Amino acid sequence: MECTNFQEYLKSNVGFSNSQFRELLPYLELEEIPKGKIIESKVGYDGNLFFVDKGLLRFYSVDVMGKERILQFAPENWFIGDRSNLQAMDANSPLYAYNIDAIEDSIVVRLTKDFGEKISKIAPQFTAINERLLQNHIVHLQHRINLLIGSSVRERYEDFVKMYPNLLQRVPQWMIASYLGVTPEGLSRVRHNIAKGE
Amino acid sequence: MECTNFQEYLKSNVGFSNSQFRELLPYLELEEIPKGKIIESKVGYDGNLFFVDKGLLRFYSVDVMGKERILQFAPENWFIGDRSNLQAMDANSPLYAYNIDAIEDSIVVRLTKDFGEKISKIAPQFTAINERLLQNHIVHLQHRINLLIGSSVRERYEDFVKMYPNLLQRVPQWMIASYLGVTPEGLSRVRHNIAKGE
DNA sequence: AACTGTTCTTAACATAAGTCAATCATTTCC
DNA sequence: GGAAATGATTGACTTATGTTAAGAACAGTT
Repeated sequence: MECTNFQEYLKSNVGFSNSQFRELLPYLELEEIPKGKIIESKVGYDGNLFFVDKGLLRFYSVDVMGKERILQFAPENWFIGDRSNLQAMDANSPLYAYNIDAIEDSIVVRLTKDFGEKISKIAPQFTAINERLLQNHIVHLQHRINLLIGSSVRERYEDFVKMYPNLLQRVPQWMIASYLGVTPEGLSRVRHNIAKGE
Repeated sequence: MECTNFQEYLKSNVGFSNSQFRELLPYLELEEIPKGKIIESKVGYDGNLFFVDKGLLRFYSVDVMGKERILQFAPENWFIGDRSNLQAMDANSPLYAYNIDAIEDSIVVRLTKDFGEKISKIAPQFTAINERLLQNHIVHLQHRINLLIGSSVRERYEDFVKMYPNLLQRVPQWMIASYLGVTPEGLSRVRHNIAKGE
């Protein structure tokens, strides 16, 4: 099992050389996630962050009624993870269980705390890049909130199509509906209107 | 004009001593923002991040129809800023202009790039703390998205009341409505139902 | 105190989206 | 290949929320 995409990512974004990557290799935990399988979070690792080397994952919550709400899709070269540390998950709010599972057969790199410390030593510029990554994520989430609080389902769907045309092919429609905050029937109707109305 | 809250914040969260803070002082830009005034973003500073030392600010977008959508409130000891760098604001998406203005007379600390570099030298642990801060922000935004895509206005309002009971007193209701993604009339109705239905 | 502009509430009505149920299409699995 | 599960569409009906408009409460100003 290889992680060519991760190596490529580090090369082009962090400026990793092949030898630097070889130095990092022992700290990498690769995991194969077959379609439908939930990634188990390991206790002791804070954060449980993953790099998707191949495939497609989703991050979602399940409420008390069993309804799923999809918070994020992660295709190749994306990071995904439940960032809520245990401290935040106090006894008062066991309202939502967050899960990550595979929409397609996937391969992920598990990024442990050890890994974070190691890579910062090998390539100190990683810290700054990581910060930029987090900032981008925040901008991205804000954009989504902006649409959710002020735009119609149709606008949100059209934004999704523009932003992730490739996911459109790979993600079942009912999951896109969940991501957009609409029922599958609702999204179907919106698509119908777009098709005939234009 | 002083920034006692910021000093206190650095002391308790970053472990700053008074002398360390004195070393940092020359790099701090304090600004007084009277109620209603928009913070001008300065070109050349990337990010325009602020620490709210006193008062209350809001971060919001304005769409083509002139409608405001409130993305964040920031009372004392919170950070607020437009993190979208110019690169992300490309010509294809001049859809939303983001603004920050003051809901109450406020005092903010403008955190420039210079400041970031300086503080990292004075207190290296700041980097890690900053990362945790960003992570928390992400968790927070995810929680909000979770509510927006799957909960009713009533549930969102009750969550807001639980999370920010103090803001309830300080923020006009129509702004809370905007934050929750509902019209002022809609929120008024929901509050009415809560009052009589319980 | 009267004036002006906000903010909040209330009501009647309109509409987008949810729910339920049936049908059809597609994939998966013996 | 057929059966069974899953996914998408469509229609009838319901409901939550938006829209418009009016008035009430309140704040700030002269």
